[in-house]
Amino acid sequence: MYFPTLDKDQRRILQMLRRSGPLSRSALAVALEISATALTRLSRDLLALGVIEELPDAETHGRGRPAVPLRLAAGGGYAVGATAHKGLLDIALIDFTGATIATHHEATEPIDPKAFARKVRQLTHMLVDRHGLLGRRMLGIGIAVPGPSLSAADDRWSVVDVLPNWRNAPLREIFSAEMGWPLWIDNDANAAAIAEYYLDGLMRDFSTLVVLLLGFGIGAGVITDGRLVRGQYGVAGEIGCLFPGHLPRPSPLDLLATLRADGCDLSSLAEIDFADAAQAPTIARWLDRAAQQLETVCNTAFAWLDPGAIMLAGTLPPVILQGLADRLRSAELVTTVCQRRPPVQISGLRGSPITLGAALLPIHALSAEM
Amino acid sequence: MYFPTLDKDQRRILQMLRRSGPLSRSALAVALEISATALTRLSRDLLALGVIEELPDAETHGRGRPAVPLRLAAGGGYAVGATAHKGLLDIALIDFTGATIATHHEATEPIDPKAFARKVRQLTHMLVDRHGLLGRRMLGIGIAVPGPSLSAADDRWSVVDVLPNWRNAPLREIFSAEMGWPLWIDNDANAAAIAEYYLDGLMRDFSTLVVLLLGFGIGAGVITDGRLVRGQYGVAGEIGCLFPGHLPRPSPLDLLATLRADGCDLSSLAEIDFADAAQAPTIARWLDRAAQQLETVCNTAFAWLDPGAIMLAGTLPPVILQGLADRLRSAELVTTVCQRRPPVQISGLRGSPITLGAALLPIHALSAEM
DNA sequence: GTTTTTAATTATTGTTGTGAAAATAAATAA
DNA sequence: TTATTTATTTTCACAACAATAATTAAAAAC
Repeated sequence: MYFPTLDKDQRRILQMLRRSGPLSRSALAVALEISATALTRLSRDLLALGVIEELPDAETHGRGRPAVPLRLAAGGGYAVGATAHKGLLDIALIDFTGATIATHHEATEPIDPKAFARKVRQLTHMLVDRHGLLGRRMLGIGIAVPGPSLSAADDRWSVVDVLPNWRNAPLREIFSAEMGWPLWIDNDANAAAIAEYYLDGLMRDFSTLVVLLLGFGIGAGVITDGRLVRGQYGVAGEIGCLFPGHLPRPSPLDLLATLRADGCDLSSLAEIDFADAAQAPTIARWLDRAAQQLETVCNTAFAWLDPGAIMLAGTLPPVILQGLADRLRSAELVTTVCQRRPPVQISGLRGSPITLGAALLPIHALSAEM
Repeated sequence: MYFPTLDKDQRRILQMLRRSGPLSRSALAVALEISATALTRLSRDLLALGVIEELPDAETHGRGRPAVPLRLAAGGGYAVGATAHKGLLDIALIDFTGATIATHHEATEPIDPKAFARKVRQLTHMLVDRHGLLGRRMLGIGIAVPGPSLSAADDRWSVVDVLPNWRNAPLREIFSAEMGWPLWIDNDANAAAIAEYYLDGLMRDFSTLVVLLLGFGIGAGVITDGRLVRGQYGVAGEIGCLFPGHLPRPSPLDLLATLRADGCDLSSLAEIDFADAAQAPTIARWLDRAAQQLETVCNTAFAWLDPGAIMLAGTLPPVILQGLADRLRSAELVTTVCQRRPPVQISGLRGSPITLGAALLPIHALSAEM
């Protein structure tokens, strides 16, 4: 099931449909400044590939032949995303439009890359089978790795060391050997940025975007002009290095630890409850401190990158993220530029932005303008 | 004298020659993965346009027909750059290779954009005449503006208010009306970044770059993957907002003020002398403070952008910039990422990077990959 | 001198993509 | 019904382009 490389105009059509929703051929021709002739030809090819489809129930709009809107076709293919956390394996199946077909979480022993790859392959087969995707086009698999890359080429990674034998391993080689599919590997924060961009509606309004990922550590993904910013050596967005090593960082684990230190007997993040009078004061205090720690991050993201949005994402409960965002928005952060201030928002995604973003990596690579 | 839009491969050839210096057709064909046939055609067109030329004195390298290296042709055209500072008008003429043909500085009354444009036009005519460029191809003019743009389109700018009637004026319209040439307008720090990239050899080694411009205020220009980063609303790199408004910023004026406050009777930056025992302690103290203020800027640039180089540029004497760079390099800045630390260097350009960068704007637009 | 080697160019041929204009399709308006 | 309008497709002539192979150029090796 070979997927041909799409040319520039085909990619422009796909990104336009992703951004703007269904559009007729003539509307696309006008918007992209392509002749109607060319658009007929390009869309014929994309229809034949199955990546777009005609919208059946198009209402007419005055006289003249009614336009037939085109849209991305869910049947254009599916992609798989996977993440290795400490003790947890997370996998997602999405279709060509980016919609989630299935997700699966599984507790695992700490495993090495090869065992991880084998597990992901098995789970993929299981999910593909269960959802009747056999014979449909597999676009590829994206793996989100916690930690920065060690080189501009994405073959070796400085993975946080809770994962055994991951650091500095030739991940591309190992994963490729175990799974025959087209493969993309990227940093977890970059994956989250892709997910926010594609799935949280940010692509419609913005071309520049920062995603702060509060996870085991703290990382960021940056998109400017629709492209991921990787930097000279692939470590752009590694903002963990801005936090002094000896102080606690604003992370889910830190919140949990803070609550426990204050005598709240919680076993997991799921039990965090702002409405619980026993927890509320501690949470509020933690939020104040965490927001203060994040102020510099938001300020500098704003100053350096001028993002259309700074998204807070991570495994913290939405209430907590919202509390952070509120504090960051209302703080007198910086001397403003043109009356603007850091546009902090929280992720509206359901599901892990990391894993969904990983699954989007193949789709991004195949259909985004290069 | 019409300059045609160059296609992708022609631009790739030009950028390759800019980066690597003279290369034969066959070397170019190999490096760019273009067939020798195609390269003959492309180079024929570029030769006919006059933007490249054959190197006459090519020494041979073993047997076989000797290769004829191609290089950028100085005669490919000239471009003009201009900057308006407070009380000073700065203009530069460069050729297609980026080499400086002439520069001119002139003290002026504070002038409005229209008077500025008229003056620039007159000076350009004068310099063109003086250097025998009449009839040569004028590629366009770049204007570097101190201050961020007010919109993603580059028509209105939030110019620092020492320039009368500049802020929020439709600069593109005004300049275009006065000068018929193709026109580019950009922020002064962005222009400086372009100059460092093209003229200071950074293009050879890096694709990602940060330039800190210590001028009247403090600004930064960012290049990632060979492209200027402008941000969602055109204010990326406006790092002035990271400095509290009530404290002095590390700028030439501040150094001068500090020296005067310590009893050194200097009238201009040119009189600053590190070797002067009366000044040295004050300068050292200022350097310590300024470096400390810049630490955060360097840290965050490093964390967010992972630049191949962080260049210090501005009107401060090289010794002073070097003192800053040394301090910034030796400071325990951050938790390192992969044993790397902010790669601070000082500009090696002779001449104002702002004005040279402004002049490079037309060349960048015409010959960089888009 | 002749051969060999590498560089560059020129036919030659086939592919690809393009826009203009004409043709067709499907609706509304008269 | 027929005319009109808008959307889409087809036809067709043409330009751009690339790859192969053949050709020419200029040097060193023999």
